[in-house]
Formats: sequence, C-alpha cells, structure tokens
Amino acid sequence: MMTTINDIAKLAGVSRTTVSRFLNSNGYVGQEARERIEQVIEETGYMPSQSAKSLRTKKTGVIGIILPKISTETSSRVVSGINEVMKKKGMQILLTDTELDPDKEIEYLRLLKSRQADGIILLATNISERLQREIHATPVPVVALGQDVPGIPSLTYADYDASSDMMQLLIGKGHKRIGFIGVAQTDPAVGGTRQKAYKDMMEKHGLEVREAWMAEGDFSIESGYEAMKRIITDNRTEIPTAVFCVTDRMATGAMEYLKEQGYRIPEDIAVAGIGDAVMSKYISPSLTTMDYFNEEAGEAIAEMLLAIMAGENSDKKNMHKYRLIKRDSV
Amino acid sequence: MMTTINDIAKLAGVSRTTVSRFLNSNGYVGQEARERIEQVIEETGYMPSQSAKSLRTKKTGVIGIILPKISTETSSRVVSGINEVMKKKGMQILLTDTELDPDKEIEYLRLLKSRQADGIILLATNISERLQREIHATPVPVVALGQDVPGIPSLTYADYDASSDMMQLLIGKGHKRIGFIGVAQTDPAVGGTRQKAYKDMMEKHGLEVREAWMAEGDFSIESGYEAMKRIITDNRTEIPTAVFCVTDRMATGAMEYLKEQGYRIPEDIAVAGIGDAVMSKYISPSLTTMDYFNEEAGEAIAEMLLAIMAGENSDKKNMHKYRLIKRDSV
DNA sequence: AAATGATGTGTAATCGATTACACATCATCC
DNA sequence: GGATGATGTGTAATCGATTACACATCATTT
Repeated sequence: MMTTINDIAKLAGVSRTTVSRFLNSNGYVGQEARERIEQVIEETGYMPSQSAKSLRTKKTGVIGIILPKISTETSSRVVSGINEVMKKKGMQILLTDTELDPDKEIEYLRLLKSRQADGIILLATNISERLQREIHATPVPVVALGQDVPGIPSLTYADYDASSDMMQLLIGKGHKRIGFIGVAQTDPAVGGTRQKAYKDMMEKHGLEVREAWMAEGDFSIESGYEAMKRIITDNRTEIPTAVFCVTDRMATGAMEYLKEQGYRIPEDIAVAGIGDAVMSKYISPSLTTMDYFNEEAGEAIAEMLLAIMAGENSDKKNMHKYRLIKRDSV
Repeated sequence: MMTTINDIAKLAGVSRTTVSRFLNSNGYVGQEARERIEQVIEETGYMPSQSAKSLRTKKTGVIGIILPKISTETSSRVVSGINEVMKKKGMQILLTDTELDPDKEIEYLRLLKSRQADGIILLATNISERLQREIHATPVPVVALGQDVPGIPSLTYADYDASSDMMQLLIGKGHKRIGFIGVAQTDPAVGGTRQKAYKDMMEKHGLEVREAWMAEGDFSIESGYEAMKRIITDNRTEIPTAVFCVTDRMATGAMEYLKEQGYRIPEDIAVAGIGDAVMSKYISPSLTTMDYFNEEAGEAIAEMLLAIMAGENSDKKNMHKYRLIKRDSV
C-alpha cells in the first residue's frame, strides 16, 4: 500500500536508519547512499508516516484551536493570523468549535490532549473552575486569547480601555442619556468588562445609569435589532441619544431598527460598536467602532505559544492594542 | 508522563488487551475487570494515544480541508458546515490555506497525505494537470467543492444557471447595456463559468457585449471599486445601466464608487452580486444577490466524503441549489 | 606506526496502541 | 457425561518511524 521507510531502505539498498538520517538530516549519510535514497523517494513519492513519527517523538506538529464559533468574522481573522505564523514553522491547525457551549471547551481540551496537539490556543467564553482544572491537567501548553484565564498565559483585548475610550467619545459629543447593548455576564470579557467600563464611565461623569436603557443580546444582528427595539419601546418619553453596542453585529441590528423607525443616525441617536466588522464600513451611516486587530492578535498569541513550547517560561498576561475608528454613526 | 494503556492495565490488574477491548467495546470484558478499568481510567484521566492508534489502524479521524483563503465568509461558512457533520462522526478538521497559490494546493495535498488524513476536501481555485495527477496519487478519497475537478467526485455551485438567472432578472427589467465585473479566468468556476453565462445571455437576447463594459477584479472590495471606476471612466458617453458582479464583495466596492460619484442605485445603475455576504443585506441599497447556501454545501460535501470513505463507489458530480435574493439594488 | 577523530552505516529496542490466536471456564443440550 | 458454544482473558506480533550503541573505514596527527 503506502510505501514505508522500510521499502525505501530496501529499494535504495541501505538500512532504514540511514534513510531516517537522510530524512531528518542528522548524522552522516554518504554521497552515494544519499543519491540513491533521494532517487527512490522521488520515484515512489514516499512521505513519512506522521503517526509513526509522532508515536516516537511525541511531537505531532499540530496545534489545536478551540473556538466559540467557527463562522464568525472574529474567529476567521484570528485563525488566519494563527495560521500565518504556524505554517512558517510547519505546523498544522486542528480546529474545534464549541458552539458557545462551556462543556465542549472541556471536552475538546481532552480531545486535543488525546490527539497530542503540541499546543493549544483557547478562545474561551468562560473561565469556570472546571475549565481551569482541565487546563491544569493538560500536559501541553495552553494559552488563551481574548479572555484572561487564571493560571495560564493569555493575550486579551483591552476591553476596559477600549470601551472607556468609546464612552469618552460619546460623552465628549455631549451625550447624557447613553444606552447600552451587551451580552450575558457569563462571558467575562465581552459581557462583563465592557459593561463595567460603560457603567464606570457613566458614573464618573455623573450620568445616570438607567436599567431601561440597557439591553442584552446574543451577538447576533437580530438580537441587536430586538435589543434596540426594547430600549426604544420601554422609554417612550426619554430615549437615549446614543447607544453603545458591544459588538458591530448587534450595532448593525440596532441601526436597522432605528432606521426603520425613522430615527436619524447620528442626529437623533448615535450608535457605536466594537470589532470593526467589514460591514461596519459599508453600512449607512458607516459605523464608529473599535478595531481590535484580530489577525495580529492571532499572530501574537501564536508567537506566545511557540515561545512557550520552545521552553520559554512565560506567564505573561499581555494586552493587545486597539484603535478607535471614527465614522459617521456618532 | 502521560499514562498509557500499559499503566491502566497494570493498575487494574489485567492485560492491556482487556483494556483495549474495554476501550473499543469489542470482545468480551467481565464485569469485575470492567469496573476496575473504568475506575482506574477515571482516576488517571487516561486518554488513548491517537498516534499509536492511528499507526495500527491507519485511521486518524482527521479530515483535511484545503482552502483558498481562511478568512473569507465563504470559507468560514463552508468549514462550519463541514464541521457540523464531521463532529457527529467524531472527526476532526485539519485546515490548510493556499492563499490562492496553486502550488500550495499540491503541497498541502502531499502534507495531508503524510498526516494520513482519512479524507480530503478541496476547495480548488484551478484544475491544473499537476493537481489532478497529485490527486490521483493520493491514497485517500479526495472530493472537491465549488470546482469541477475531472476524475473526482465534486459538488459545484450552479454557477451557469445562477448567473443566467441573474442576467435574466436584469434583462427582464429592461436593461440593455449591462456591465460585468469578474475575476481571472484561471478560476474556472468564478472566472470562467459566470462570465460565460453573462456573455451567453447577452447574446441570446441580442445585446451587445462591449469589452469596455467588462472589468476584472481580484475578489476584494477595493478591486470592485476600481473595476467600477474603470468602467465608468472608460465609457464617458454610454455607461451601462446595470452591472453584474461575480461576488458580493466586488459588488459592494462597485456600489461605493457609484455612490461616491452621485449615481443613484438602482435608478441610474443597477448592481447585482453573488454569494449573499451578510453585508449585502445591510448596505444601502441592499444588494440583490444569489444565496449559494455555503454552509449546506459544506454539509453536503462532507456527507459525500463520508459516503465514499464508507466504501460507496461514488463518482458523483452534484450541483448545489441556489436562490435568488431580490433586494433594492436592482 | 599507533593513536585519534571524523565519517558512514547497521542492529535492535522503543513508542502505545490493536488484534489474531490460544487457552480457560462455565452453562446448556442431548 | 461428553460435546458445544458462549464468555473472559492473556501472549505476542505488528504498525512505521527514531535513536542509542556498536562497528568499520579512512585521514590526520604525533
């Protein structure tokens, strides 16, 4: 069937040890042997079995990625960045998708362990005790992106600062009644930190944080639409003059509702998002948002993982840069 | 270090054969042995080594995907669909990204072969001789999505019909001067077929196919913008009254340019795209486009691959359904 | 000329699983 | 009560690579 190192050895008239040395370019291999092996490999199209190799070396050349959802813009940018640096090291990427289910984060951690991934990048949505225990029981390096998971190196987005800056922009424009569309608190970064920054900034500037101006969505465009609808219909008299949405998708949904109802953006109500989805530049009005440089973040976390795999004793907690993109919705 | 099947056997006081039988639930395992093994596994958190398993069984439980570009909406939808069906079978996905480089398609085919993927899904951008030869030399099933690669089963989008339908819509609205923004012919499906449908339909309805009304982009939004610009500036007197773009991204770019120049869409110029990018619904005016059901296509190609892996002698060439989405840009 | 080190190659153990085969034991059937 | 088949377990070969170790040859050094 598949040609093996033994076949190559036989055909080239050498021992498989020599073939192995040739393949891995370690140890000495004579000119003659080298040429014969080269030729036989060429003829047969031989490729070493990774399974056999991994069994011996304990290295698979694969790094696992645990994503909350495969088909989101953020995920694909991050994966692209990770891939960018990993492929240079000849490493492949094994993808898993938790579909936002915390149990699956644990399940996939186990799975990647059994597949002996050389390292794991976790885009967590929670930081439960169980998850932390499971990570601890993982013999290969695990790093987290976007969420500060205690005990492991991570690269997080500067959610607090970015959200504060966005609020600052809104407040600087004179807005007093600012609404908020967030997500569930179980997600510490997106649900927790961004909301905390919102509240802190409101209080810091002596502005009222009114429950009725806050609504929760689930990352989807539709949920942004519904959240906005709730805010408007629950506040007949005093509706907000600006709304801070924690994602661009929800901001897009919110804008849809507002436009439908005849509100002018930003004259009647300003809208801000986070994430710089491609779309945000092309909707009308274009959306003021935060660029989180997801692809670069992917590259950075990959570099971190690589460094740790190379033995660097890293316990780093890094924060990634961000950039405010002012457009027409504010 | 890692606990192995031997450790489990020793701790449970049985042979590793029995443990293996327990793990794979084949052969008989007595009640007592079963319980002891169960307990030891629980205690140790043991997970069988996939490398060792694969070495023996020749099955890795991994299927490889070769993508032209990881971070596109199409790719991530397709991958999501593939993942959807693969995970039910306990299969993992190994991603590779050719960055639109035909040589890499071959390189990754080799790589996936050496990693002994159980099957390969190829989202090809070309169908060169070399590629076909390499596929032929691959001992595991290879299927193609989106491109009809001779000699292997494939699921293609109904590019000709979909494009014809779109042209029909445009022509039905009374347009006579219809422009076209395409991509390089090296991509048979997107570059070739869609353009052919455009030309055929023009001719069929006795409409002039003017070179100056056709421009080529590279899938990017910016290239759509530039292509539109070229069409407008090269046709001072007789500009098209409609433009058919082969992707939504390029259509978006084209619309940007038109809006910038003060053209009204669709009154002055109608624009149509293909792909139903999320964005297309939210830009102004919303874009008339074709839904290719990428996620379902991903599921379908995964099912095809699975069937072939299960021994079904499939040589099928399927075509995926599509749906015209009429919105406001036409 | 003997010692030394570089060069080149092979033998055999090993990684952690699966599985064909052999061998017990025990209940059931005629 | 011996044949039969189901149940339960172990021995050992095997998958395809890597690598420690041994050994041979040859050139160079002293």
